[in-house]
Amino acid sequence: MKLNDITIKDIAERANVSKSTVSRVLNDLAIVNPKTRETVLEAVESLGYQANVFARGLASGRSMTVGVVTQKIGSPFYDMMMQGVIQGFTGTGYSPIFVDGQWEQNTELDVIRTLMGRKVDGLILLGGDISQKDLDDLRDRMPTIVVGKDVAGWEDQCVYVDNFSGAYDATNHLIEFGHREIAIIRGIMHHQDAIRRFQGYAQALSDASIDLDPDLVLDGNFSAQSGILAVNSLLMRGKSFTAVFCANDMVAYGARLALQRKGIRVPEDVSIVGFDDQAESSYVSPPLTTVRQPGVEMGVVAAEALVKLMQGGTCELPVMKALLQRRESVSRIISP
Amino acid sequence: MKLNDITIKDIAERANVSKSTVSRVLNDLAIVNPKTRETVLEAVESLGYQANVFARGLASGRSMTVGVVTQKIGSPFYDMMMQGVIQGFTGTGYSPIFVDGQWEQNTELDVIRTLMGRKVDGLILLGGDISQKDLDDLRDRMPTIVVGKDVAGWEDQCVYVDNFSGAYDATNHLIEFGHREIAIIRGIMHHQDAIRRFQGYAQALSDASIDLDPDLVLDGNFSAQSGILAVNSLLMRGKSFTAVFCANDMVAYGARLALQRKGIRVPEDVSIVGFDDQAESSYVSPPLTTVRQPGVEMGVVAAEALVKLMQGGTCELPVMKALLQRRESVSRIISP
DNA sequence: GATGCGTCTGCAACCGCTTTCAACTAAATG
DNA sequence: CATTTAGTTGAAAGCGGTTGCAGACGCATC
Repeated sequence: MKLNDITIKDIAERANVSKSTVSRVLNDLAIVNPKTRETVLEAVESLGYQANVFARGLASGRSMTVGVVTQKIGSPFYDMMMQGVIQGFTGTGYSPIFVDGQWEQNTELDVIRTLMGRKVDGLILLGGDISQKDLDDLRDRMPTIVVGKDVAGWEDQCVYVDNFSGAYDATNHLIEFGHREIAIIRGIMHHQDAIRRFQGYAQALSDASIDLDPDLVLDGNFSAQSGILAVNSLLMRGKSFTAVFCANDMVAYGARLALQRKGIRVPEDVSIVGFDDQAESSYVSPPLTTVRQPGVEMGVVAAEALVKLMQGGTCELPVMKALLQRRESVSRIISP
Repeated sequence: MKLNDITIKDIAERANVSKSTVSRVLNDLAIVNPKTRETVLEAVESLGYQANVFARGLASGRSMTVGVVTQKIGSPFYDMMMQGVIQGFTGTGYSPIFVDGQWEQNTELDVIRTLMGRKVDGLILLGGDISQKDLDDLRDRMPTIVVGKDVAGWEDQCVYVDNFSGAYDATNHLIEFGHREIAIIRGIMHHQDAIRRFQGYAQALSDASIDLDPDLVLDGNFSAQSGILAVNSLLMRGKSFTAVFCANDMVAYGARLALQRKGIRVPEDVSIVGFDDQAESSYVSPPLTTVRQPGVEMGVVAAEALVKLMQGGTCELPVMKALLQRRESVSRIISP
């Protein structure tokens, strides 16, 4: 570990060249005599030189940092994406700087402003609530990738999973196992994910000629607590159901607990499926059948795409597949 | 949302003063005529001026960013601390930039170097493995706070929880409930936390005049999988035990699952206690008795302390208490 | 009225790097 | 041998702030 009070000038002197030349070999954006180049590199090495980012940023206008707006550090799915983003940027020379939008539109705009103040070269938005207009404005201003939701007109700057088909598959799985009274605990309904998942659920029912029973549709907010509340209200209303499709895994945990508290067994009496496949879901009791979102990959893909974008290229982003993980929280209904 | 191609010069012209004056009111480090001040502020406001961090950084030497080294984004406990850190810095003018050490000493040194290259004004290390010597070096170079472990000689730059007494309390809780054959699944034993927790466990046993049975001491690595493995090996050896104290909650989940697979009920047949109290633990089955680490608070405290440190002050850091959360994974042993 | 002393402000020199532009060298061409 | 030409290089002008220093001004003091 070395401290760096060494500037480009020191290198220049040491290598007997001008600052310009040093800068050139460091950024190799012009032809430099291989021998000179060697000398400079040696000087850099032996002095342990590291360029001052401020000076570089000021002069070049590029900061080599990118802003990443997450919604809630500590939320399993967003954390996976963050991991992916970090992974995707390692070795590219860009450093991500993370800020938290706290699921709040104004906070989000604020932190983006801060980020722009820090002159980030690009932006990755993980989820988020800001309006299409603001989004469009943003895109005009700097390379931006949105992760975890699809935005109209942003086809090539968006990486998201196909929530619809994920939910469809999950619901269909329940149907195939003989379930017909399938409740759903939805997420926050102004979130796109929540809407798409609900649509997938509805479509699967409809395709199986099962009427969607509004009494089986509960609203939640992606928290375990909301899963508990939803199940309790379902139970209180005396509504009969054999399965619950949950907005995400946390909700599923809550739902399972609420059921157990009433002496209802999972999956013997009621089946449950979640969404996300967070790390714990393989180990809870019973191991949770859920839809796996490839969070880490999404992060990686987003980072790589942004790098391309920042370098003036374009990119084509795949729609990520959400895959059903069959575990043990769903059981077959024996038709009477 | 406004773009900022506006420089201090624009403000100066608009307000009919010199750049210096603008700079002065912006940093208020000299007396400026209230009226002039007002004019400048107005200009700033109406033009939506935001200082260029590079220019400022270059000129002043301060970057107003701090580096935060975490070990693994996505790991519940570290995430909590990150949240806390973000929270602690909001409104201070400093932005944290997060990097991931990946639980790897060399990676960790690398990322710290990167951070120093970015001229961070201070450093927060969440956990980490780097040697005391490197740590001491680091401290000489810049304000540093270590979170999640206690380092000799760093009493006032360390925020950590009392793992020993947390583990002691947890073990003691089991003992009070009549358990005498208490297994432990330890963490990675070159981690301080793991060591301290084991010591707490051992002490509690000893204070209750229970001999520590080496056969009941299993090694794990903080993962759910290692919990499964440990329990299986315990079972295979036919060792009798009525309780398991786990290195953390993930291990506890794994342990619970492994027991269930063998038809052993928790808590009726075997009691379990974890460590961390991650979000899911209240909702798993049975809700997990565990030791709560105040991760968020630790992050906040660390951030606040670092700010003080960077401003040339000193700080006194409290040892955080780890509190036992009694839930339902521990049952009383009816003495025969 | 000259002097002294705060108060407030502008000038200009950096901070360390990038980047244009011109210049210089040596080899290639006519 | 004069003239291109391509390959290299250095000087210098910024980039947008901060900050030491000197100067201008108003006012009390002598």
